[in-house]
Amino acid sequence: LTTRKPRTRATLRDVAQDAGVSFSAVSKALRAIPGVSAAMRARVQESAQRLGYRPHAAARGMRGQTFTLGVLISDLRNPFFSEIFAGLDAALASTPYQPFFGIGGADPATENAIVDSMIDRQMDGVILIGPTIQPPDLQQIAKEIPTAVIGVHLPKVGSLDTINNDDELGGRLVVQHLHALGRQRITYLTLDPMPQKDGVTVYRERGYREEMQRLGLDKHIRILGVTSDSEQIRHVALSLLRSSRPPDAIFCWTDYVAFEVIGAARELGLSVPGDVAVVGYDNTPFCRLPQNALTSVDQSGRLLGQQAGRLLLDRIAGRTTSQHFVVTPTLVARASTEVLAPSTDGSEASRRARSRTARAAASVR
Amino acid sequence: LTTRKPRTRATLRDVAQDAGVSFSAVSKALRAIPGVSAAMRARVQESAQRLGYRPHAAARGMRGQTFTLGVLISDLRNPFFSEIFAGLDAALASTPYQPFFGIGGADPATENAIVDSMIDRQMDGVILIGPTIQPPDLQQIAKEIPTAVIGVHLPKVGSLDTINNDDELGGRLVVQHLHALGRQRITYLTLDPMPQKDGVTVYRERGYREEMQRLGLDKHIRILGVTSDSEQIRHVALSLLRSSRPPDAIFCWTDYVAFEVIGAARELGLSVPGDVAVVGYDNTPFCRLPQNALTSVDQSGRLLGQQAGRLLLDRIAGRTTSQHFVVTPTLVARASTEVLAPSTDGSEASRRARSRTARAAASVR
DNA sequence: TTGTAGGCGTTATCAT
DNA sequence: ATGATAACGCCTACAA
Repeated sequence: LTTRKPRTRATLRDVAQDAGVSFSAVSKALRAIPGVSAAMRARVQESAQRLGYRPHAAARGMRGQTFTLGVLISDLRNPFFSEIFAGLDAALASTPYQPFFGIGGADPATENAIVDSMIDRQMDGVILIGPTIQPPDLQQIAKEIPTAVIGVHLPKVGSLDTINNDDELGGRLVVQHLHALGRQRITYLTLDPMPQKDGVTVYRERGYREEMQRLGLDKHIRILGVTSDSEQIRHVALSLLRSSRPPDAIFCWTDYVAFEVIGAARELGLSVPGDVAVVGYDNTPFCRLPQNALTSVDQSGRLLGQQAGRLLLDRIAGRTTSQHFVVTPTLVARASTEVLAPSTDGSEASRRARSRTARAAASVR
Repeated sequence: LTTRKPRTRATLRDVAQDAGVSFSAVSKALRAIPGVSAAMRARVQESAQRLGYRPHAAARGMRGQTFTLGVLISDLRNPFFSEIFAGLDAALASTPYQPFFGIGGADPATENAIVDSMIDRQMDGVILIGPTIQPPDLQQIAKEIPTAVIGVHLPKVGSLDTINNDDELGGRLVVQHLHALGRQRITYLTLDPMPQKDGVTVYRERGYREEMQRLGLDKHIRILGVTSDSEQIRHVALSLLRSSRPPDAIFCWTDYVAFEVIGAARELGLSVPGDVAVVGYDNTPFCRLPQNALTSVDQSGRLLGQQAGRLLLDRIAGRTTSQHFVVTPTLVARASTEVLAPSTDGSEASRRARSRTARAAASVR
């Protein structure tokens, strides 16, 4: 049980008086800056401790850093975010930086306003997760504040860092997996309207499209758009499944869309994967549940978050060249695409697809 | 398509120079404070606009408000939070206040540290959602910063505002519903270790316990603890369902626990609700999906969030007496407790339980 | 109605 | 190694 010590909002001057030294000495001592004796440091720290001194962030902000990072989340619905957070948290542990999260409405205007408010507050850097803000504006932001972007592919842009999984490969993996199981009429459900032309769904679509062509399934290529509204997704799924020539597999741009599709299939009395196979993306926790048993692409959100944190700190520390980090995704097969033998230990009836055990490896372009 | 205007970080002085007036006139003009001519205000605003002036938050923070609110989220897993956010967002729209979110590890030490970092940053107020921070520390926090707490029942505490649904009634509603359907061996799955003795799960448990007694089901009272780890939940659910005398209904403290229970039942080849009925809490979006069709208690997160925002703004504006807001929950019946006739319009096979149509009404104690 | 003088708590620079 | 001093940008008196 921790107990809060009643904090008195002591200032540097208070500590200085208590320790009997000048306040500028305190400033140096507390930041462990060279040019201060060990004895003084000890005395000062003792006083600071006892008085419950904490630096005044606004005052700091006037002179330099605030040790505050802003993280923009566009789509709160997507539980994938919590994995990214875990990685970010790990990257920031044992640093003085504190992340604060702004939640956007998945439209550029709102998101721009939130980023502005982060800049106004003199945050030291921002991480944008799946923003709908367009590349020109992203570059503009990067001019004003160190910026890392997750979920937009901008390998050519030099002013900011990007962190992504290889979405094109992800799309390919899904088609390969389904094709190996004998599926042909594979439909892709993408996000529409698209947040950006360099966004992840576009790359997934490209991987899907090219792999379909490579496997000679050109004529089965079919792409439908869904929003993030669950009723709308359900309606699209229902009409797709009820159409005269329904697909035998549906690849969904993210897991929660796939859950809706499974729901729609069930509503129509169709069997998954008997009548239709379903694949998601992100491998979020609910994929594991037997009622979903959703085959999904794991893009190691934890690693994405961690790298975003690291790259941002690097950049704040002075790096000016840009880095573009790409993680290799893995397909996790579950019963929504093939019926698997129950595993012996009684745990989850799923396993990593053998043929693609490539661990989430990283490459820096 | 919005385009960012290249911001030059102009200061009050820059605007003053540009407009040919003193900088204090600018300060007043921009904040629409009486004592400034309309002509000047117009001139100043024009200049400010053109120069892309934005107030420097740190400098403001040194003198007074930062117009920043801190929101502490303890359990990121719970999608219920996104509803709360929607309400908060509504309450804050058209105010100059910007919320920033800190994410805690569901332990008091981390959460205290995050709140400290909010105080350090001179935020104007904090909203704590389901904190594990204990009441004494909560009161300590409230002494330092205007505070609103969601998800902890502290009707006696005068220094902060609380916003809750009536969890005890929620527990009762569930037992009544199940009893009316002929269930008797109703087990409650609570969160363990408990975040606090005044936390929501404790109140739900009390409602459960008292209603069970009232209905003469004393001997069927059974309470088990689960953590927030999905594997652990699954194991508890499996062993409960496999026990010699399994329950005929399981009431889960929150929806995602219920989803695990449904998964466990399915894993064992049991029918829901045939062999066991399942009820959740929060009525999160995935309850609706046919593969879950989860009966759940709706506590109107949107309203909770909106009230939290309003009460906090009130308090920042000067109110010193405390308010404790309680929302009446509603039970939403779905197929996890009773088999419902498919609705005619083809939409969700569920409906509000007729007998308890009490809309989410509010009362201030 | 407008302008001027402090001061908020830091950090950085410059003397000692 | 230590201490004094000048910013940083804004807001609130108070003076013109």
